[in-house]
Amino acid sequence: METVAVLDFETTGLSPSWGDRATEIAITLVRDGQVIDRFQSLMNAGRRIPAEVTQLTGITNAMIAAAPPVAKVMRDASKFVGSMPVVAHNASFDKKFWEAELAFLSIPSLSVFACTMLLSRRLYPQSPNHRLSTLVQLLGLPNSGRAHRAMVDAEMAGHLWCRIQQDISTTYGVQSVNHKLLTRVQKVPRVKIPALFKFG
DNA sequence: TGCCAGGCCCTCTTTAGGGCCTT
Repeated sequence: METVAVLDFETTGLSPSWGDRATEIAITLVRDGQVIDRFQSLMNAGRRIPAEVTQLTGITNAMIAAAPPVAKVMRDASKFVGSMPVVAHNASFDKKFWEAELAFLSIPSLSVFACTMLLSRRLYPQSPNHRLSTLVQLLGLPNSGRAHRAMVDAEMAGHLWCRIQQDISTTYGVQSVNHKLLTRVQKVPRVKIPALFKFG
């Protein structure tokens, strides 16, 4: 069974192209439905956090001022992830910050990202929306702690990832639902998913 | 200080527009 790295960033805003930077990162390594290791750190990238973002995340400028420098945290995070496949909720968001922060350090990112939001839109169309917290509640997944902190969100995304694997396996009778397969599932229209399993 | 993205997906679509989702 493969190990995946479930990643979540808290940031100063929505886009590195506006100058936004990461403020916190959490990574869980998930294997066989279990968390086997964790990495979490606040980080100081020298960018002020807007008040509305602090209201959302609870991460303050004082917390960031006391945090280790972004370069050290991201180097450690990059080593922690290594060449493992990565999972995130709305992965396009975390992927662009992952790549932007590593680019500051001249570290190339070769990580392949799977997205629990794209998968959930296909698997759980009955959900009123596809926010991480809504899906966790809808599916009765474990939920401990305050949403919009990196480790809580990474753990919720990890539970969702495992549930998606289970549901695909049960629905389509597939033994090994791995990261590579799910990156294919997330790209095809919902109605074409059965054909993907029927014809490989 | 406040401003700002972008890919996906649906539909009253495809020569487009707008909501969702992430902080």
